[in-house]
Amino acid sequence: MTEPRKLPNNDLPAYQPAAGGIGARARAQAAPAQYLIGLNPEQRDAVETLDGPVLVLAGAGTGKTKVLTSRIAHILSMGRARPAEILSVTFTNKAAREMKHRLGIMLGQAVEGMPWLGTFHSIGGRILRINAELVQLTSNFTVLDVDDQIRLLKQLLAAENIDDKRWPARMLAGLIDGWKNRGLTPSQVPSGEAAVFGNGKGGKLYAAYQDRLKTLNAADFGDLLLECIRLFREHPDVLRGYQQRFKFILVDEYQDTNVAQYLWLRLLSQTGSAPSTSPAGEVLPRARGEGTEVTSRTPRNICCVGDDDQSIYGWRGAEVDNILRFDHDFPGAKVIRLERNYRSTGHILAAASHLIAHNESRLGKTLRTEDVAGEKVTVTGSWDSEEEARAIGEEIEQLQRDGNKLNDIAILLRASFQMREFEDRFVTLGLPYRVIGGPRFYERAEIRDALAYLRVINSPADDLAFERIVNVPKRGLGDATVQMLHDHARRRKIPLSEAARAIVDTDEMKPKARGSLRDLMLNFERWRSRRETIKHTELAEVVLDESGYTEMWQKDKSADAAGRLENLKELVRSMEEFENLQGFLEHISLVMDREGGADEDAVSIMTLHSAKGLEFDNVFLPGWEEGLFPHQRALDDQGRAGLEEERRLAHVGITRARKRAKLYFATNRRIHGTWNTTMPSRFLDELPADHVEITESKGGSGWGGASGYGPSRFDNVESFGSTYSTPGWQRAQANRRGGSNGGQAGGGFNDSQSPFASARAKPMTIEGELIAKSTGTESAFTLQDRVFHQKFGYGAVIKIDGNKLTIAFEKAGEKKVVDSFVDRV
DNA sequence: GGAACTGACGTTTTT
DNA sequence: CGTCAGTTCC
Repeated sequence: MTEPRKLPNNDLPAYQPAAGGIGARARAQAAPAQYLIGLNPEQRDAVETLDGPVLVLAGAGTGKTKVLTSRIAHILSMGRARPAEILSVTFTNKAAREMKHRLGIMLGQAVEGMPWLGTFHSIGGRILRINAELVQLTSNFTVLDVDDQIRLLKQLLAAENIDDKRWPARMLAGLIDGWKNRGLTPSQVPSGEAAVFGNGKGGKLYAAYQDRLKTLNAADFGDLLLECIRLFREHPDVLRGYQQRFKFILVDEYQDTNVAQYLWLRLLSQTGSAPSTSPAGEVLPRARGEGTEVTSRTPRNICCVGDDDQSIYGWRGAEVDNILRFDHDFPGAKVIRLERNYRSTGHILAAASHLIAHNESRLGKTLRTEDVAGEKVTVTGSWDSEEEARAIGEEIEQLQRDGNKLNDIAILLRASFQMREFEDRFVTLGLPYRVIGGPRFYERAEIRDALAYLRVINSPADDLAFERIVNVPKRGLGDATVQMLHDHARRRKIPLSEAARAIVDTDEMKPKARGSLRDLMLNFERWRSRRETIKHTELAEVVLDESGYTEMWQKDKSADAAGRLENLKELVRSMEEFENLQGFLEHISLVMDREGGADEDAVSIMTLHSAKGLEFDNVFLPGWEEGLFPHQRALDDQGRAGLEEERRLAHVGITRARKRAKLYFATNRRIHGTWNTTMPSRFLDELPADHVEITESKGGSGWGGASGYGPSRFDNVESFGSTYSTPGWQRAQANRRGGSNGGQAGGGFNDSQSPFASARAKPMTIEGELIAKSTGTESAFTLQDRVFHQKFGYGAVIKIDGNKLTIAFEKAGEKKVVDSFVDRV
């Protein structure tokens, strides 16, 4: 590690920006620009050190975002780069928005010209769209959400005859996600790991999944980075273009980057010749691999900002190591520590610091504040979670009476199931609240249905979308029909909608189903053609109307139907801000989170994870119990590392508070509907007594008098190892058993022979080409061939029109069928 | 082909 | 306790 800058450990030699900043101005060599005024020396150093790699270790509340935005302002005003030459990545959409907002204030209007400010995923997606053809996609590719992903995997499992019960699709999804987070393509997954799923078929399924994605012209979240990396590695010229474009790279929340993100950044931040990828077969160096090849090249002007004490996404593949190892990856890196906290009062900061000091693997920072000591952190015990909610409700009402805004109050939870209790309570109290990060707007069924229609219009190869709406609203196209489409589509290797178009012209289906399928396909054609002539919002309305989708909900008498119609309107409204359908669809899956009723004064309820980066005057932290916080599963799966991450999460929670941090634990909590007795969290024991006040629950009617439970309880919790028998929370660990796998069971899908899977036939690229292929291919039949059909029996081919055959059947008479449904005999 | 019922199973955090 | 998948019945 680079030697930390020597700083007096006590208070700063007060850099006083106040008093008009005149003094500061005089001290600087040149008149400092507006954006430099008000920065402390370390912050200013971080802003002004433009050349070479910089790591800013920014503790909670030390002005991280301020540094990032000021740095961008500085780069621009020094004329070192144009807005489009700065790559600035954040972790969440919220953070990206915040930066745009603050930049806007700092610079005036000019922010719109920062095209490369966004999340890892949105920028990765953007790069992929530009270069889609190089990774076997087209620029209108679909980004699949988790739901689509699972459905697709289920289909693959079924095709391999793998029991979905024993090997759940979501488990495979988790594995694949993990591999992608680590930057591993199917051929790079260690065979031992690939074998743990489905009796050794895990790797094969991953490869098949990637193949299917290409056919569907789709990418999942992981692909937005992984495919980008592949693009860079396979096309050095493209990479070089981006390397030259991005004169400056800024990274927010660097402690939460995973291996894929790290590789992505590393590729972009190198100068010099093409990356030293050895040709085919090379395995990406693992993040902590020895002798990384970076050292030989000059790193660019990259500035990463992060806080190892706030790394809370390890479960999702984040590597704290990335930040711990920064100066090894980027030789000559300058490390700047921001340790002055501008957010919290003394007691709060002391409590948080003391707690996090229990972690062993950290770089170590000492946060200081010049703020008043303020109120002590409180710890309150309750009998059960209901009383906990009651107590918090009352305290909030009290705060409100004292003149606090509800907007300045937040409840931060470990797990989202804790929300219900508070919602229930607040509803009865009539206390306005707002749930942040709950179920997303676009995850609602009606929204996804509507989107599916638009997706099919935009990308006809999107089978998942097609399947979703082919019978919504009900139009008599049930499982049998879908199965038939699938059969045909697979045999011809064409999308479902294409198969549908072909089958409609034949006698394969019953007249009724055939009619409605034909109508549907005609509708799609019409919508697609109108796309050029009418506005995309109007198109959406037309589609919802003509498809009968709106009508379906209008007829629905259930209570939430009205809300769903409202949501659909909202969806159309939200399309306004996008230029066209394509632009809208690109963003919907990545950016759209519901910002419910923004301006109202309301208490915020959210998980600790989604609270990162936010701050509130008053923060309530319920549920500090063993098993919940720290979460049992983090302990079971990750051991000490898991515990430390939980502790960081606790640290994040406390440091969200400006004036008041209030912790709670309940002795009894309902988990699945059954009550469990719990022990207070060990984290409570780790708080410094001097800064904490232990109170009793004032939670209403007669509870918590001169009690036996509550405060004294958590004083003598034995720490590590002695947790009780740990009931519940049992792990579903299915992969223990599994007999001999009888060799490679050959399946319908192609396994990739070459390590770099693209040796197989390139999938069709654009719609036109695709259609041409399916209809232009010579039929495998010739006139007079004797054939057999499942439904119509034996017959002879009497006419051939592409893949459509007219056959004289012995029993059924003359019929039109698609060739894939008959076998030559 | 579709609706309604039943049983089983699993529930941390998110781009 | 909730969703989901599978079954049964129309």
